[in-house]
Amino acid sequence: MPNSKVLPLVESEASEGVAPCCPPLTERPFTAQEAETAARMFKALGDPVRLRLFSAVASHEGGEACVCDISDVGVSQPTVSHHLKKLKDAGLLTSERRGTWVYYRVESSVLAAMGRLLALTPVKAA
Amino acid sequence: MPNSKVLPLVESEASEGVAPCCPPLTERPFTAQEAETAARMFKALGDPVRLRLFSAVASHEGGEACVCDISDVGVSQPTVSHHLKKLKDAGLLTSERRGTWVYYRVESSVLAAMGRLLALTPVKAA
DNA sequence: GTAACGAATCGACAAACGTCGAAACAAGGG
DNA sequence: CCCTTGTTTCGACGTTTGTCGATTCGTTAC
Repeated sequence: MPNSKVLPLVESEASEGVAPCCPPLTERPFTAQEAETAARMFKALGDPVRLRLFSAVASHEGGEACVCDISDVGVSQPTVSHHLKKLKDAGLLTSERRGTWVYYRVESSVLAAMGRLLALTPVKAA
Repeated sequence: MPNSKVLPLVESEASEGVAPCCPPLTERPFTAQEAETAARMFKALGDPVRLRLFSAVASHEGGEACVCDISDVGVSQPTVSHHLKKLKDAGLLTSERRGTWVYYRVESSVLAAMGRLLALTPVKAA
C-alpha cells in the first residue's frame, strides 16, 4: 500500500532514543504543532470500538492478530476494517498480508511515546 | 455545580489502590464496558485545543491555572470554556471558583490510570 | 444601585465521524 | 477458469463535534 499516510509520531525506531513526538504533558504547555500531533494519537484511541480492536491486537499471542481473530466487537465487518485503518493511519498499528489473511501488529514505540506523555511529574511550586 | 456529570474513572482516591478503570491495553481484550469508559478519557485528549489547555493547566505553577492564564490558544473564549467543560466532564480536570476567577486543576489520579493503560507488557509467546 | 470584568450557557452552523449495505479487490481451491 | 472466503473501498445516511456571536451569570469595584 504505497499511498497510505502514516503519521510521523516517532522519528526513528533505532536502537535507543525512540524520540517521542512531545514532552510530558506536565512539563510545559504544548505548542499548537505538538498538540496537533499528539491529539491524533489520543483521538485514535478515543472510540470504544477502536479501543477494543487495539486491545485485542495488543493482547493477542505473538503481538499480532488476524482481522478474523478480532472482528467480534459488535459492528459490521466493513466498520471493523474502517477502524483498523484509522488506527493504522494514526501509527498505532501496522498491517501485513500473509496469504488470505491480514495481520495487525501494535507499534509499541508509539504506545511508549504516549505513555511518556502521560508521565506524572512533581507539581511545580507556586 | 451540583448537576455536573463527572465520569467515575477512578473509584476512589483513597490512600493506596487508586483502582483504575481498566487493565493495561496489552493484558487482555477490553470488554465493551471497559472500552466505553476508557475511550471517553482518550477522546477528551483527542482534540488539539483541549490538549493545549490540559497541558497548560498541568504545567502551570502550583498545579492549577486560572482560565485567564491559559485562554491563549487561538479560539474564542466560549470555545475555551466549552473545552474546559469537556475535560472536566471526562474527569481530567476539576474547577473551583475563587472570587472573580475560576481555577482548573489536573486530576492526577486519572492521568495515572491512563498511563497505566498504556503500560507496555512483554509480548506473549505465539 | 450600576458599571466592568471573567466565565459559562445558548443557538446555530459547517465539518467530521461512525455506521451500514453493496460492491470491489485479493488469494486459494476446485 | 469460476467459486468461495477474507478484507478493503465506496456511497450514503444520521449523529456528534468544534466553532462562533450573542447572551447570561457571578463577582468585585465604584
